[in-house]
Amino acid sequence: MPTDKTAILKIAFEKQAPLTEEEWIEIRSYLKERTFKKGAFLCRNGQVEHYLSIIYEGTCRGFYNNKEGEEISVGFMFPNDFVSAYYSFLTQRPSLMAVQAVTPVTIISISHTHLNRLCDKYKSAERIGRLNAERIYRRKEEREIALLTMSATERYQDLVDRNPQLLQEISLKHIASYLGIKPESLSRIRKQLAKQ
Amino acid sequence: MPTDKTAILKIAFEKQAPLTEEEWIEIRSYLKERTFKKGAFLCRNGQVEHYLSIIYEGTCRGFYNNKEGEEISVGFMFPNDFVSAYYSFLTQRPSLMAVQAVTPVTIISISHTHLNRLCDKYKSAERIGRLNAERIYRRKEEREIALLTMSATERYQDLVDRNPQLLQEISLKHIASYLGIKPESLSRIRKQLAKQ
DNA sequence: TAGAATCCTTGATGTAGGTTAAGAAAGCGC
DNA sequence: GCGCTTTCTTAACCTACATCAAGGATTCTA
Repeated sequence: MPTDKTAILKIAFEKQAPLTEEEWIEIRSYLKERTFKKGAFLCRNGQVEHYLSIIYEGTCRGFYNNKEGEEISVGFMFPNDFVSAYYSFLTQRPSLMAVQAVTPVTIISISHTHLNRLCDKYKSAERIGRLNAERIYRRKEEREIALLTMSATERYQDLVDRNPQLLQEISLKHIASYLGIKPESLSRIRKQLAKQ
Repeated sequence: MPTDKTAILKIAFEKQAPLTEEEWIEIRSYLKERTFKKGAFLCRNGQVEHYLSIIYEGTCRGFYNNKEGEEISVGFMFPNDFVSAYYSFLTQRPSLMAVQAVTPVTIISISHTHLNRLCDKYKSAERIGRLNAERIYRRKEEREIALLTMSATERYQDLVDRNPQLLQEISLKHIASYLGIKPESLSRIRKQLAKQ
């Protein structure tokens, strides 16, 4: 095997619980490398998300459509981040969220069926699943606080500070919707910040 | 035993994974009934949350303090709901969130130590923990969408529709902070809605 | 590389919700 | 029950962000 891309998943999993050699061999047998062109959908609105994946290379964006049909971004995912229409993955019901490749993307995926099989068989898989759910819950809670207590300007600065690669890869339009404002407003905010 | 209040926890857990008699007996041995007077704190800002609890009777409120020292409510919990400063409970670091009894409250609690012991011992406990984390994650995601796409008026109506008991028990001041607006604004919104 | 589409910016104006202030109503302690 | 505090409401004014409109910069795509 030339380069073993699955290693990033092993590393990510083992941050949460150690894996035996046996477990890892079984997990690895389920993993699938998938690639997407820029603009392609990992999961569309209305589809059931079958995979939990980790990004080997590229950038993804998750978004919802509001009643007016506008896209509301809710997250940007970079290499070594997990990516999935997680709500749909958990419930196995059609997804309200879409996930799109912002650049050409390579991911390592495991299917819901295989992951459930692992959870039934190994306690460590169950634990990884629990810790992972807890981790993304905490992130959502931080986001809730940010939306309730920070101004759009503060949220923008915070987002850029945490994700240096963001401005290179994500359009301002998508960043604006993530911040909960319109592109025109983000433009004005950036102008204000540049002055100082 | 007069009335077995722990039954509500068994019911809540078994919604997520069946428990053997052996498991339930061990779980029950760890459970603790706790009562709080109106206004008392289940967990204060700065304390580590040691318990995951279920409400037997009464109503609780979770809130943060923003930089200005104002209380920002992030959730209201009623009988049969789980209650915890969950982020702190998961991380065992000091909590940024406080949890307060809005009425006199009786809860059934299990400590972090005991719950971890159960998770080490029983796969079903690990599974309940995973499904529980996934459940509260989904709720936060719904809230994120509401904050990003709905007006304060819509969020208010939605909140009241989902929680009929809310207006009887929670002050408008706290509801306003949950909606992300000031009490004066909520007052205006309610006046508008009453007209129609 | 031209043409089309999309994205970004800027300006004028509109609006939801914030701020300040003050009085009315409700809850609470003695 | 009678003050005292907190909550709720209303009104006048203010601000952050939205909307609408248009021009310029990028980027697709043929």
